[in-house]
Amino acid sequence: MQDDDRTDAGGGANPPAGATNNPLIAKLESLAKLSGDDKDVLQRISANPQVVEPGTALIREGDKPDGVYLILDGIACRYKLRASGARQIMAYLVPGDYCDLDVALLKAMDHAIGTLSTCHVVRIDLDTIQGLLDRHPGITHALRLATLVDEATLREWLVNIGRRSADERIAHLLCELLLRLRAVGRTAGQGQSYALPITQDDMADTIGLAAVHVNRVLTSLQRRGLIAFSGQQVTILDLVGLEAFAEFKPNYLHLGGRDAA
Amino acid sequence: MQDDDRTDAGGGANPPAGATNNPLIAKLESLAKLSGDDKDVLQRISANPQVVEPGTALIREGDKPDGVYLILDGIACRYKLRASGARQIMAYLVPGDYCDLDVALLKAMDHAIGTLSTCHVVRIDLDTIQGLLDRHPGITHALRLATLVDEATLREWLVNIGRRSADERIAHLLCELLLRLRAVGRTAGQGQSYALPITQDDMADTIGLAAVHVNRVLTSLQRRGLIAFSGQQVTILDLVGLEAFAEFKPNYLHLGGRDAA
DNA sequence: CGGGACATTGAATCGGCTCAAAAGTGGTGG
DNA sequence: CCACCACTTTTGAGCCGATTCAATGTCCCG
Repeated sequence: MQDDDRTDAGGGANPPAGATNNPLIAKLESLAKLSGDDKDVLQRISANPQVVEPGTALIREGDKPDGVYLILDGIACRYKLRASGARQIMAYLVPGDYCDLDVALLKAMDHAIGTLSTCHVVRIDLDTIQGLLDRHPGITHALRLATLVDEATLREWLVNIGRRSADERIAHLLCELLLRLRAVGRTAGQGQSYALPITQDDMADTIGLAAVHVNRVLTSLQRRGLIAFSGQQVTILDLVGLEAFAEFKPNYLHLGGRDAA
Repeated sequence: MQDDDRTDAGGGANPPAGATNNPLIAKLESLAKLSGDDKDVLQRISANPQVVEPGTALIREGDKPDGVYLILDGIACRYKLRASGARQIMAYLVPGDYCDLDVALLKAMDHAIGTLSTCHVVRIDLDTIQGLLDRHPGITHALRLATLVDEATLREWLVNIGRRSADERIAHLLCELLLRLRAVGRTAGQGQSYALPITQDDMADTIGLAAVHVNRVLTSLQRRGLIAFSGQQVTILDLVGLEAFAEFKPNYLHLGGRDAA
C-alpha cells in the first residue's frame, strides 16, 4: 500500500546517525562491524526488489528451498497451519530479515513463509549466498550472529506464549518490534512509533490468542496510556512503562549498543 | 538416582541394529553419514562423563559461555525464569543433545540450562570443538543439520503451545520424545516405551500449563488407552492413535529414514 | 452506492487456573 | 524395621481469563 510514505517516515530516527537506508546493512551493523566493501556487496544484492502482495506464500511447507528471500520492506512471517485451518505464526520477518540461509541443507521445508503486508522482497539464489560466505568473512560472521538472534527471539516468543498473560504478550511483542525496527531505521517520530501493517487476526495467530481478544487488549493498553494507534501506525507512549508491564528484557536481541549485551 | 538401571533398559530396542551405545553418534548418524574416524573421535569425546544431580544449573542466564555440554544420559533443559518465579522450559536436551555450539559468539547467555533428572554430562571446551569443526567436515555437517533440527523443534513447540489444546499438547510432546529417544537408542519394550525422569511440574512448565492440569490430562490419556505409566516409564500403547490425536507430523525432526523427509 | 475486509462490542460458555486437602512415594535416621 | 519427612501425585470445588458466537460499526475500493 503506502510504502513510499513509510520510507519518508523512516527518515526520522535512524539509529546510527547517517546510516544507509538499507535495512540489511543496518541490521548486520547492529551486530558486528562491516567493511566498506562488505556494505557495497550487500547494497548490490538488495537492488531491484520485487513487490509482493499481502498474503502471498513465498515458500510452502514441503517445498525444497532453492533460494533465500530478503525482506526490504513490509512484514512477512514464518507459519504453520493445522488441519483445522488454525495458523501459528512463529516469526516475523521485518526489513533486513531473511529466511533460511542454510535450510538448503534439508530436503524439505517444515514450515511456510508468507507476506502479511505488501512487501519488497529480493530473492537471492544459492550460488550468490555461497559466494558471499566464501569471500566475505565479515558478512559471514554477522549473518551467523543474526541467526543466533533469530533463535533467541524464537525462544523468547515461547516464553511469551507459555508464561505471559494476554496483555503482557501483546505489550511484549510491541516492545520487541520497536527495538527491532529501530535497529533498521524503520521507526518514526522520536523513534517511538512505527508502522504495523498487519491485522489483529495476524497478531492473534502470532501470540496464541483469539482475534476478538486481541482487540480488547489493544483497547485496554490504549486506555491505560501505554500505546496509541493511528491507522496502522503504533506509537509507544510510555516505553519504560510498557517494558515494565511486559517484563521485557531486550538482552535476547543481543543488540550491540544501547541496551545491555 | 537409578541411572544404571536405565542403561540396561535402553538395550532393548536400539534402532540401527548393532549401533553404538553412544547417543551422540546415533543422533548424528540419523541425520548424516559419518566415517569410522568421525565416530572414533566422537566416542573419545564422550569418555568420562560426570554425574550431575537433578535441578543443577549447568549454565546461567547472563553467563559468558566457555564450553559446550553434551548430555549422555538423563534429561536437561533450556529455560527462562520470570520475576514471579514462573519458569518456561524451551527445549529438552536428551541423550545425544548438546548446547550451543557457537553461542560463544555471543557475549552473554540469554537463557539458562539445567538438569531435570540426574544426568551424565560431558563438558567440551571451545578448543576441542574448534578442532572438531576444522578437521572433521563430516561431523561439522552433521552438527549443522542437528542445529537446524533444534530450531525446527523449537518452532513446533511454539505451535504446540500456541495452537493446541492441553490434551493435544501433552500427546504431541510424548510422541516427539518417543521418536527422539528411539533415534538414540533410549527406548525399551518394542521401541514403544521410554524413561521420562521428570516431574509433572516440569512438564507443566514445558507446555505452558499448570501442574494440576497436566495431572488430569495424563490421567485422561491413560483412561483412553493411549498411554500407560509405570513409575517414570511411559509406554505409548497406541502410537498411531496418539499421533492422530495430537496431529503429530514428524517431518520437523528431519529424521533420515522411516518417517517422511 | 454497494460490497468486502477489518475492527469493535456484548453475552454466554468453557478450558484451564487457583486454592486446598488427601494420598502416595522414596529416602533417612533412629 | 519402622517412623518420619519432603516431594510428588491425585482429586475436588469454585473461579476467571479467554473463547465462541453474534451483531454492529467503519473504512476502503470499485
